[in-house]
Parts: sequence; structure tokens; C-alpha cells
Amino acid sequence: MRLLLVEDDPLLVEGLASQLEKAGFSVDVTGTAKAAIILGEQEDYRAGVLDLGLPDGNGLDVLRHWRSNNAHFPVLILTARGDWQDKVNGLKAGADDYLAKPFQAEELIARLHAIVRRSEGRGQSSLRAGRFELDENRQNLKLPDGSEHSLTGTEFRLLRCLMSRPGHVFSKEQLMEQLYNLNESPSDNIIEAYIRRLRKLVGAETITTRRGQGYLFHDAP
Amino acid sequence: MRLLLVEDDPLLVEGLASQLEKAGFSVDVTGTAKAAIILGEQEDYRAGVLDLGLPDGNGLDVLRHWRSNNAHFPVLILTARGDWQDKVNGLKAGADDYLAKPFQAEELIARLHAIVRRSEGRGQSSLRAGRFELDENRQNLKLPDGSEHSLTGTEFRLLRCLMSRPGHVFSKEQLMEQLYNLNESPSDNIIEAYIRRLRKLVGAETITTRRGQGYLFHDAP
DNA sequence: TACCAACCTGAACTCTTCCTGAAAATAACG
DNA sequence: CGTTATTTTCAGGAAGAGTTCAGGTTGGTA
Repeated sequence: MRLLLVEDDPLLVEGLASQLEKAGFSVDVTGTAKAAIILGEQEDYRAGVLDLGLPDGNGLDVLRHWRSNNAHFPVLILTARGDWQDKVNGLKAGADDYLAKPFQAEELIARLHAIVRRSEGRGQSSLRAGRFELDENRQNLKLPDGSEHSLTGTEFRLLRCLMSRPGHVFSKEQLMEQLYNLNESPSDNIIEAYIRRLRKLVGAETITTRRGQGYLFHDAP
Repeated sequence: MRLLLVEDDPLLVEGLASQLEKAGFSVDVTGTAKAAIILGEQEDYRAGVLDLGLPDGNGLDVLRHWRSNNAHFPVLILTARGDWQDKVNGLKAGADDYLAKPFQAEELIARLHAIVRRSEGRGQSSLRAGRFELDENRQNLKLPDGSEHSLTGTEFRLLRCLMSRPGHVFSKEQLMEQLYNLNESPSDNIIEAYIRRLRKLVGAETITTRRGQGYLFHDAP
């Protein structure tokens, strides 16, 4: 699940990015408004975190650019402590949530999960497809026989992508885009390797290959 | 990724085409509305760039022709600087994005990528002919008995062509042009071979041979 | 009716894509 | 710093899709 973090404080970014990645996001970071605008329009993000104080412009302008150019992923804005005005203006400009600095990374992550869920039109923090249930908080999978199995980071992200739209065919390129940020680019055989591991878990019949097109997770039990 | 560039200013075309090709598109260029209409309907583009001011007609008419003839690739229109009316009319006529001249090639490319991705993710176009229904996203075919059958890439492209105009006779040469680009040129017996496979799927009576002229997909149930 | 061209048909062949098991690289952890 | 878990790559093989071929049918035409 790709996320764009717009923040110019390198100290803050360092810790935050790694925590977000641990939480299952693949994160792109930029510290300038200009780059943020371009990335937001060009890449396929599931969420954004936007600091309002940027060296080359106001974060709200970035948000307005996105909103007027069909970049509709949900956005959480970071405001200075208790700055009411920023908060109101942000929500007016189309933000989905806000968080005042300083904050705990856990809270940011929880709120991000919430706005992503809302934007995808579901209220629960678990994803169901067929007779499987994926717990987004604990990164584990409940199998039809009732047992639970914890997943590694990459296993989880791939499975979440597939289970988010059961029956839909995802090309290897699409999956690569969701799993890795702009800095990482492993060979796309990695998808095949992980598909194999997931099949060992959920059964080979649950994930089908459409040769030359991609993979799909089956809906029907 | 094939792209159709409809622009009559040779100066602009020259630079633009090479940049688009550098960005991974294989570009066809035309400067007339008439040719644009034909190309858009016959070739299999993933996206189009359409200048509204053409010597022999209005770009919007081109767009309407495409949309009413099953040419559903996403289209970005180029408008004169800040011309509101053009922009609104364009979006009404079915355009997916617009860009005001003058513009940076980078921005055009970024927007093209965006509309291509959007069209691949969410376009829910399905093509009906007779009692058959072709799902353009999943590349599969719903048969009259309700069952679904997934198609290979070539089967799908050929069937989409035939079903896009039921009752219309397509010559083998036309079909070859649709399926293959200028670099590939298999023997045209390949059409016969694929027609046979499709007939096994939809029934021999659904696709008729017009000896010396071509093939047609029957409309009536 | 005899011939030719267009078309049909089944199977063989080639090439790409995908699968698979394991090993190498990298990151996380104590 | 060594140990373990995880990610990534590699190479061989299997399966599937794309293409060609050879021989059989059909319909038009002289």
C-alpha cells in the first residue's frame, strides 16, 4: 500500500518512514511542495501525510492541486500544536484528518488506517474474501479452519492488495507498484516467489494465474 | 503502449513525439480529424492526445465519434490557454483530462500515465453482441448459458474487434492490422486459426465467413 | 466438370511466461 | 558480533500461448 509522506524535517522523517514501513506501507518521501504535487498526480498512492510548513510553499496549495487534478487519495495533515486555523483550512481544502505535532507514530498509523478504510468504503479493520479474513492491525490471516497464521511484511502487503478486490485481475506491474516505492525495484520474479508462498497458505486453488495478464484472489468460498 | 497523437502543428509534433516515445509510448501521429477518427476506431490505442483546433474539423467531433463507436481509450485534450469553454465541452464529450497550451512535455506525460492507470483500474466497459458479453477488464467472455470463459490475449483482441461492430464484415487484412503492429507480420493464416478457436467457444453459427471478404460476428440472438 | 483460390482443420513447433526449490543477500535481533 | 528471519535472486523445468504447416473442403468460375 503506497503512501506519500510530505515532510521537510529530516529528523522526523527518518523515524517516521521506518515505522510506517513496519506498518505495511511502502513510503515515498519528499520535502518540497513542487515534488509533492507532481508525485501525487503521477503515482498511485493509497494515502498521503502532508506537513503544512514546507520550504517552497504552503501544504494547502499542494492539497488543492491534488484535489483539482484527480488525485483523490485520502490525506492527513500535520499541524503545529493546537493551530485551529490550519486545521479548519485543511479540512476545507479537502483533507480527511489532521494530527497536531508532536504526536506518537502509533496514533498517526491508526488514523491513516482509518482514513484508508473509509476511502475504500469499509468500516472494519479486517478484510474478508472467500472464507479468509485478513486482520490489518495484527498482520495475520484467519484460515477457513479457524486457525490463524501471522504473515511477514511482504506477504501481508501482497495479500492485502489481492484481497482488496476479490475476483479482480492484478498485473504483476500493478502489484509491483503497490508493494515497492520509487527507490526499490526488485525483479518482478519476486511476485511469483511470493505468490507461491501465499498459495502454500491459502491453497493453490484460491489464487489463480491468468497467463500474460496477472493474478486474482477468488471470491467464492 | 500505443498512443495516438492528433495535432496539426508540425513544429510541436516533432519534439513531442520523440519525448513521448522516450517515455515508453509508441506513437502514431495524424494532423487531420478524418484520419484521427478512422485510426481511433481501427487501431488499439491505450491513450489519445487530441488537439481541438484541426484544419478539417473540430476535435470534439473526433472524440464523439470515438465514444459512439466503441473506441474507449482515455483521451487528453489540448486547449488554448485558459479556454474554459473548451475544457468543459471536452470533459462533457468524454475526455479524461485536459491541458492548456503551452505546456511542459513532462506534465503531459505525467497526466497521460495517470489517465491510463485510471482507465485500467476502473473502466467497467463490457461489450455486448448477440447473447454474448465481453468483459474488457477481466478479458473474459460470458456465454449465453451464463458460464464465463477466460480468453488469451490474442483471442480477446480479435473477439473485441469483431464484437465491437456486430454484423460488420472485417477483412482478414483489417483484422491483421488490429492485432499486430508494423514490426510483427505473421502469415494471415493466423486469423483463420484463431477464428476456429473462437468458433469452438461461441459456436460456429455465430461467426460467419464471407468468402473473399472477411468475417462477421452475428448480432441477433 | 475441372480447376483454382480461399478457407478449414488438427497437430507440431517455437517462444514466452510461469513455477519451483534452493541458495545468496539483506535486515532484524539478541 | 553471531544468529535468525526475511527478502531477493537464480536456474532449470513445465505449461501455455502464438505461429506455422500440410493436407483436406468448399465454392466460384471457365
